[in-house]
Amino acid sequence: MGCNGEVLGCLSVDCVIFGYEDSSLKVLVRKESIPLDDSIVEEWKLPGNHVLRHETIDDTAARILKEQTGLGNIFAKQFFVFSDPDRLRRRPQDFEWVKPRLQDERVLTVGFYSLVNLKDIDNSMLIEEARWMNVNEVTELMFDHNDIFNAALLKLRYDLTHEPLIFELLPEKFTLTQMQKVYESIFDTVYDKRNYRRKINKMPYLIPLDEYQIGVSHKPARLFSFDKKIYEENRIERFDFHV
Amino acid sequence: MGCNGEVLGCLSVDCVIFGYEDSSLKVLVRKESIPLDDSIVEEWKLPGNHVLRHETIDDTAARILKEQTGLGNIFAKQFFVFSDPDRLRRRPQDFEWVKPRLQDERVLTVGFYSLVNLKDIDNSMLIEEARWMNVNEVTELMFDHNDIFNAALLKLRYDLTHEPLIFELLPEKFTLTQMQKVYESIFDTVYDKRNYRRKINKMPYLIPLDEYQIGVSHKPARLFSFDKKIYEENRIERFDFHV
DNA sequence: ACAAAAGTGTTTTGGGTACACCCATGT
DNA sequence: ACATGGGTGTACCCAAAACACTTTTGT
Repeated sequence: MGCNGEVLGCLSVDCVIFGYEDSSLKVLVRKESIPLDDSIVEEWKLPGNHVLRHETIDDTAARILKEQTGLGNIFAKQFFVFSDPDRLRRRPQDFEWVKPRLQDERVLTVGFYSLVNLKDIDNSMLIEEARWMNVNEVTELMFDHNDIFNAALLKLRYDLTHEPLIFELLPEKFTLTQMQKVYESIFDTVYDKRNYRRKINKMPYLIPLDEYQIGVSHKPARLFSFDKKIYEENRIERFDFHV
Repeated sequence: MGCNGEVLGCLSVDCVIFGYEDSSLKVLVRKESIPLDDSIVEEWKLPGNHVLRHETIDDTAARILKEQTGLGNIFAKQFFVFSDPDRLRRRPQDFEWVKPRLQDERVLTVGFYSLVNLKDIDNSMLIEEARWMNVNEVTELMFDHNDIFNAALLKLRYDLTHEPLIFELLPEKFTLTQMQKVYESIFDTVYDKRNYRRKINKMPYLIPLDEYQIGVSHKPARLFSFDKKIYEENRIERFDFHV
């Protein structure tokens, strides 16, 4: 316990785990039972944990992801440090609940966001208390977790427009329509199919495969894969902040 | 001392303070005298400090900036958490020097970068040990500070292409040529004057003033200012990660 | 008068956008 | 045969890029 224990008492990692399935983006939250007055209420929070003395924060995030989803090797990226000294005290009952679990009453947290394709994951590996909430229907969360979630969603949208993160939400092999639908649902918009395809067909790192969908009751679509190496080689930065 | 003191022993902020002047980008480093064997060597590091119990990390960064440059109200932005458990032990002599100053041997640090226009600042306010180093001539720094500096420079270039941070490096009122030269020196390139001006003249938040340079031995240039409010109102995000 | 930087227009090329029909498959 | 999504081309407009001369000031 204390500063020289195995756990760093003043630093945690909270994970905003985004999952995509059936044209909608979801976020993993978990339930806690909180005593309030004489009853017990169920509250939701983001999965998180303290940083251990001998690990990097990426290790911490990987540990949380493994615990919550059973999956290793998931994309995760730190995006912001939340350091409001009163972040655990937004509501008194939250702080009362968490206080006995803390080594230090001041805890800063590093926000990570993480991307998984829900078709890939076996939901039986999810822990009991976890639930996928639609990002448009996120309820009140404990502490400052609504701030963390909102910042993660903004950052995800920002990053998706500048980096090829979308492939973390798609299966290994995907159709162009599947890809288009991910953008459309996350940005809440629609794109013209022909223009969309013309644009992405210019991306040399999108590899058309000699494989097609099977078992669909319409013309089967060609499958594509993403070649990260080709992307890295062709990457350029451009001077263009917006008019 | 320890976990419940006024200082959070396991968390610090390090600042990469960029300064611009005379077409070159500089970074503020400070000197420490380190005993090595029987002599004393001078080593350079980034300015940094621990986070206090009752402040946000932005407060910490502002405190460091005030100490080092004498200036308040400087732009500063967190960009990454450096969490390698051995980050202070890259060289044994660095760790020996810093160890007596630490409350905890494990220190994670939040990297901030900061932007100042060197024409604005009174260098007499700089502390004795500080020096502006040209970003192309940064020498070996203590700990993982070269990693922090390199990450900051990459992030600065990235952010400059997507956000109007350039105005933090310019005086309140500036000419279009001054603005162009900041880009050219940071990105190490040149732009065509007419195309550059056509492009930025389309930015509604760049306000032409009825003021001109004085005392220059050539046609005096018109001065412009940046209107942040107009920028915020016109901001859009675009779907365009690169081909 | 000269030196120094300010300021300005045209042409060509490529990308963005709007828009409608035929194709391959399962039932 | 029909329902379902897959897949394709053209015309217009605007943005990017290449490129050279005149203007205004101080000395």
